[in-house]
Formats: sequence, structure tokens, C-alpha cells
Amino acid sequence: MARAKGSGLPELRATGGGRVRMEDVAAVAGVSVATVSRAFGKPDSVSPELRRRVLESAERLGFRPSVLAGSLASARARIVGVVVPSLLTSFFGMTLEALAGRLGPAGYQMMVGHHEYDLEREEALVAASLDWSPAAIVVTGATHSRATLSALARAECPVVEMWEISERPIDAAVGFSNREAGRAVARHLIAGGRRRLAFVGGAMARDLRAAARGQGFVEAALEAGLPEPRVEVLEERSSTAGGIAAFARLMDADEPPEAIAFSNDFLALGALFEAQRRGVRIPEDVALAGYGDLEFAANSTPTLTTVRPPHRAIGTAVADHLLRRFEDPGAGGEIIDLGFELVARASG
Amino acid sequence: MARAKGSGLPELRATGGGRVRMEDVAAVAGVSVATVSRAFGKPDSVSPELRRRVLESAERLGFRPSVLAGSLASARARIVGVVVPSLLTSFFGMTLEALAGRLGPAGYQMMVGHHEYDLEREEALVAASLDWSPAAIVVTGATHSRATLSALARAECPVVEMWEISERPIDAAVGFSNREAGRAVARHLIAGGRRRLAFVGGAMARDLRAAARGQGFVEAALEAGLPEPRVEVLEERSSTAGGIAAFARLMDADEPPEAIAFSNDFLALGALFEAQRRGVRIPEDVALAGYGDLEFAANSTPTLTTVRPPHRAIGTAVADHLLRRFEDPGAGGEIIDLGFELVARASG
DNA sequence: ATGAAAGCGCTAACAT
DNA sequence: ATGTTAGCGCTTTCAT
Repeated sequence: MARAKGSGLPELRATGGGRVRMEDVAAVAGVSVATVSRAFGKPDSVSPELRRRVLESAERLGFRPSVLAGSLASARARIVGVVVPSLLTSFFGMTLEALAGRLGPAGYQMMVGHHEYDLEREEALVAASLDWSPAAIVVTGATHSRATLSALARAECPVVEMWEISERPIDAAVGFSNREAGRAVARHLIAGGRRRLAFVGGAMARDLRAAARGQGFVEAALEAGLPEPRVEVLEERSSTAGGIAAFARLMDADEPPEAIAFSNDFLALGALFEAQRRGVRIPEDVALAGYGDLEFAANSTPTLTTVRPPHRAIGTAVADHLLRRFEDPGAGGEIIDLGFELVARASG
Repeated sequence: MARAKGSGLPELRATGGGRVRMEDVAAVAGVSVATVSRAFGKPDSVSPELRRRVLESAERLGFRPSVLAGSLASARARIVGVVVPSLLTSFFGMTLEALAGRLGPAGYQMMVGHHEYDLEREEALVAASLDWSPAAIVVTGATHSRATLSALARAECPVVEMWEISERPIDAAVGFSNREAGRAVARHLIAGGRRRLAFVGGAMARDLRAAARGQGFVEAALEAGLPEPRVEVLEERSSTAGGIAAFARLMDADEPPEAIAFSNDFLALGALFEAQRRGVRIPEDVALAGYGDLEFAANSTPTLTTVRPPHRAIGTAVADHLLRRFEDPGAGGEIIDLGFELVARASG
């Protein structure tokens, strides 16, 4: 792969093999590589005339800076590693879209990984992300393995934990209190006159935020002087099938609950399906509440009472926080509580 | 940030500032950087003894190779750029999870971007991906802008188009025929004795695969000698709200259809909700069919007839195809038709 | 099997 | 404002 070296003649390079480098652009524009680099990186530090010439030459040659080389030289890659539990739910999808929506235009790419609520896999993903010297790393939740924690603490970039807020985050946290969300649902159901409550949680052993909601739910019931709610723990996460099974078990008990809260709207949807089959009236016979405020919750028959987490807002806030810190490396982490919203509808 | 240079003493480096480089590991292990590089990159080319020493020293120092530097030096980054329309539906989520599930263990990271079915945004995402010199790039669908097409054609890496198969893909294609899927639904409904058909499509102007299904649906109806199906095009994609509105419009018409196919299960779910409200019996009064075989389709009341696309299989097949080509750079693109499955249930 | 040395393509001091 | 010159931390010939 022959290539003209040194102060080349300002000719167009032959088509074909070999990538176009800054050196080539510099030669054609009649400037140094530093100027070309500046014209792209900090346009204001280059005179309008030269900037024009550089950009024009670059355009003519079809030059695209190698972000790999740029990252290595500047010791910072415009990558943000994002680690979420799953790519299947619209929850994290919303957050990712909001995140990418702000990060993309700012020139940052997302490197995404998912771990199915497995802390060991999270560990591997965090390590893999860190290997790229990312500009920042975003993880989900406030609970991590020892190794993840120390890797994150050692990281030379901003670290944000999202979807849950803890008192002492590693660096920054953006989310809301899942426990409070659980309490809010219980209080709402209790205010509706229900006394025998139940909670159905999907994969709470691994999904610690669902577990936190369940915990808050039970707490609030006890504080209100009600009998301890029955808690059904499902193996799977968020499936209508799980909701159907749990609903059936609960309603077939000697003393069926008067209200059931689910850790996910899909679970509640399953209960709606099963209630319809059984002729159980919602909310007359039993009140139902979900979590997530997925699109169908507002349109089901009956419409579903649920909790709306700040999915998009989390993504936007994380992005804004990071962009601010990229601009001002002096800025530190912060805790941003975005809250949640209880959406009372017909089901309970 | 002081750092010992030259042939250092084989001491442990001081804690704190500065990253551990191969040079440090080499010094401690008493070998050259080349050997350290080989010990990590091609372990078989290093004697067992030295390999052990290198790995041990690396471990002791907490050394992690800079993949940025490695990528630059070898001119290939272990990144796969993946561009999907959306991160909100489990369709692409499934594919992404399957893809990451195979690519991750092989040492490749996914760089994900979404474009909301906007070909211009796809163009930008493809360009941004290419800037990283990825090992491969995966895009969704077979239709792209001129610029995207030429950028992809010029790319020095495998390019795979997924979720649709075309006769002449840019390089490789993994998916199924959306048009055939539409035809299959129509044939199924017709076989059930329905003659007045309708199709409800979400955002078909942009979601070209949904449009292809609609086209196939209409074609099959005409071929069967039926009157041309009414086609309702919705602005939004896949919402129960849209399904409700379309169902209402269709059923309020002078001659309501005997069967309705939707471009998405959520649309059909909305119709189910609305039918329940109106007391319209499914499938007695009107048959309903969806697309996607989302989890709830098997559990709704009534259960939903739908088409199951090979979401996971697409991800796995794309990953396998790529991994094969990474091993054997001589291998070329291929067209992999994974088919789809019509799942007949109670709704139609 | 191992080492020496030359880059990979760019950024960032440091000069001018 | 622009150019010169070191690297960034690896991989990879090419020797030995």
C-alpha cells in the first residue's frame, strides 16, 4: 500500500486502498496536521479562511477523522458505557433512547450491555466498558458486587447509578425511591377502603428494585395497622402468564385479598385477563394496581391504576448531568431524585 | 504524573495515578512488551513459562490492556455497530440481547443506535459507527438512503441487514419476508371463512416492514378474489390507543369487516379492549390477528392469533455469521431466510 | 520463541 | 493563529 510521505504535492490522492489521513488533508489544504486537527476539534481557534480550506479539502478527499486515534491521543473516548438489566422492557428502552437522544448530538456513542439482573455479569460488563476508557459509565441500580464497586470507584470517569437513589452513591445517582413507590401504592389501595392486601413480585430475588417496591408496600400496610399482606414471588419477570398464575392462586385462597399490587403492569394485565375469564369484577371484587404505566395501562378494560416511573426523565437527566461534567471536569457527582407518579385509574 | 521510564526495576509500581501499561508488566515479568502483547493476544505463541510469568505480573499490577491502543495498532476495533429503528419494542430488544449474548463472550462490544425509522438519522448513525472502524456493522431493513448505501458499500467490514431479506443485499442479510408474513395472515383469515378483510398498520409510511406486511395482506386477499381490504394507516406505531381508534372506525363503518389484521400485537390488544367495551364478540363478530407474538398474545382473553417473527434467531444468526467471518476474512456475505410462524389462536 | 523498533492516526504541549 | 514535535499504548514486521 504505497503512500506519498513528507510535504506532498497538493494533488488528489489516487482512489482505492488506504484510508485518508489528516496528513493527506493537510497536504491538500497546504497547512499542518495540527491545523487540520484544530479545524475539526476546536474550529474557533483556526482562522475562517484556513478552516474553510481545510474543511473543503477534507470533504474533497472524503476524510473522516479516526476516532480511535483521536481517543488514544487525547486519552478519552467519546463513549458512554451503559449497563442495564434488560433490553426487553420498554423501561430501560425509554431511558436509553432519551440518553442517546442527548448524547448522540453531542458526539458520544453508547456502548450498551445487559446482564439479566446478574451481578456477576454486570461485573464483566463494567470491566469491558472500562477497558474502552469511556467518557462515563452508567449502571442500573444501587447494588453491585464488591468487584464492580471497586472497579467503578477506581474509574477515572463519571459514574452514574440510575433508576434508584441511594444515600451514598458511588459518584452520582439519578432515579427515584422504589420503596416509596411501593408505599404509595399501598396507601392508595388502603385509602380506597381495602384492608386485605397482597403483593405480586416478579423475580424479586434478583430485581432488587421490584423487591424494594414490595418492601415499601408491606411496610405501609403494617404501619396502617392492616394484617401483613401476602406476598407472591414469581420466578419470571413481568409476564402476563405470571400474573395469571399469581392471581389464580390468590383468588383461590380461603381469604382472597381485596386488593393486589403487582410489580409490573404486564403482571396486572394477566390478572385482568384471568379476572375476565373467571367473571371476577375489577375493581368491585378486587382492586388491581400495576407498575410502569406502560401504554396499555391507560386503555385496558378497566383502565389500570399504576405507578409511572420517570423513565425518559432519567435518561435525559443522566445525559445532562454527564454533559455538564464533560464541560466542567471540576464538577462532581450529585443525587437527583426524579420522583414517580401514582396514576389512579379504574382498576383500583 | 511521574512515571519511571526505561528498563525499570522489577518493583511494584506505586499506587495511585497513571495507568498500568504493558511496559510495566513487561518490566515486572522481565520480558519485552512484545511478549506481553503476545501473551494476551496469541497465547500459543509464547512459552508456557513466560506466559505464566506475564499473566501473573499483569494480575499483580492490575493491568488491563487498553483496547483503544490495541484497536488503533491493529486497525480493527472489537466493536459491532448495530443500528435499529427503536429501543422501545421487545422486537429489537430480543435481537440485541441474542446478538450481545454471542458477541460479548467473543470479546466484541455493541455500539447501539436507534433512528425511529428515519433514514436520515440512520445515515448519521451509520457514519458515526463507521468512524470507529468497527469489526462489523448491522443495520435494520433493506431500504436505506443513497448516502447510507454508499457508506456501507465502502465500509471495510462485514455489513449485515437484518429483519428483512432482499434479493441483493449490500453484503449479507438475515431475516424473513415481511410480505409473505402479511400474505400468510390473509390466507389464514380467508381459510376461516372471512371475506371482508381489513388491515391496520402503524406508521407504515416509515416502518417499511409493516408496509410490506400490509402489501402482502392486500395482495393475498385480491388473489383470493375477495374485495380489496380496507387499510387503516395510523400515525403512531404499535399502541393500544391506535388499535382502539382503528377498531372503532372500522366497526362503525357501514359494512364492518369480518376480520382485521394488525401490524402489531399491541394494536390488536387495543382492539380486544375496545371490543370488550362494546360487547363485540371476538371472533364470532369479527376475527382479529396481530403480529409479533408478544408474550401477552398467548394469554389474552381471547388468545390472539398472530405471526411470530424469528426475533432471537435473527440475533443469533447475525452473530454466528459475523463470528465466522471474523475468523475467516475470506468468507463473504450470505442471505439467511429464517422464516416466520403463523400462530393460530382463539381470536381468529 | 523472543526482542527491537517502527508505526497506527491523531492530540497537545510548546514554540514561533 | 499556525507549525513542530512528542507521544497515546498497543501490534506487528523483521531480526535473532
